[in-house]
Amino acid sequence: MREYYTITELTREFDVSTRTLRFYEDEGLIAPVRRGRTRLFRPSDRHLIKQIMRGKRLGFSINEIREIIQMYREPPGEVGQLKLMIKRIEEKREELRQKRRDLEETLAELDNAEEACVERLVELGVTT
Amino acid sequence: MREYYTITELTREFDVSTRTLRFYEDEGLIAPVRRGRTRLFRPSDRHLIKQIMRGKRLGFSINEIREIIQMYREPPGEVGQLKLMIKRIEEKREELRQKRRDLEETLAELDNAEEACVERLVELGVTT
DNA sequence: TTGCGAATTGACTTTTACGTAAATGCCGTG
DNA sequence: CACGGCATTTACGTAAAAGTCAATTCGCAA
Repeated sequence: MREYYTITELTREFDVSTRTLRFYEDEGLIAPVRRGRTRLFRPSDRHLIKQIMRGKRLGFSINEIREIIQMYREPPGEVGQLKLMIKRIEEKREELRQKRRDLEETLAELDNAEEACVERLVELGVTT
Repeated sequence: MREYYTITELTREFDVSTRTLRFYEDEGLIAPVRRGRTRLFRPSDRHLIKQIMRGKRLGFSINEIREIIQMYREPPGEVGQLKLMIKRIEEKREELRQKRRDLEETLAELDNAEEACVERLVELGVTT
């Protein structure tokens, strides 16, 4: 496991701009260390970026992603906080399950659409 | 099946504003008929709105939703167009499968996070 | 030491997806 | 027919999430 990544290495790996990574830092999603003014990204930062990109693809806002990332961290020490966190996690999971239903339905409709296209091709006598 | 829905009926059903439905009309996603200046939404419009909301929950932009909705429509008559459409549909399905992977991974991480919280509660001697 | 590319900062701009406000239209009811 | 209540149009506003640009500044190779 590499110790540090430069900002441009990560922009290439995740296909984002440096501006975007700095924006995420401003937003408190990542906190790379510095050598002088230069940012050094550790594997943990890289993993965070991976999670951010996943959240983005799923349509979560920066704030929602921030919340989700906090859920991945060490559980809090106080009982009330713990119970609250468990509740939040369960809510987020329900949201994700809804997204999954949406996803399956959309995939099913696209299946039908493709089928209809293929049938139409057959009608037109095109050999696939 | 009802013949027409009013705009407010649909805003309540889908929990969106009238502004939003008019915006979707401006964007060409729906095309309710008119009685005078008043919009009348048919079941087909209602179904479209359902599809739009699904797309939104999955994080698609208006333009992407427009594309997806076009895929649900009658297949085109010309062979080249048909083949192109099939290609587009396959691309969109691949995108959805990526989202599904993202979703499963996120759900798995949330499972872990919840587990950690529950364990922590047990350590603290809290009887769930 | 100088030069050069890569990195940083800060300010301004853009796009998307609506929100909000003002002025006005339509219509059923008392 | 006046009124209340929903609808509409037009126009401007805004928050989120970056993009873009200009002005440095660093680090290191020559």
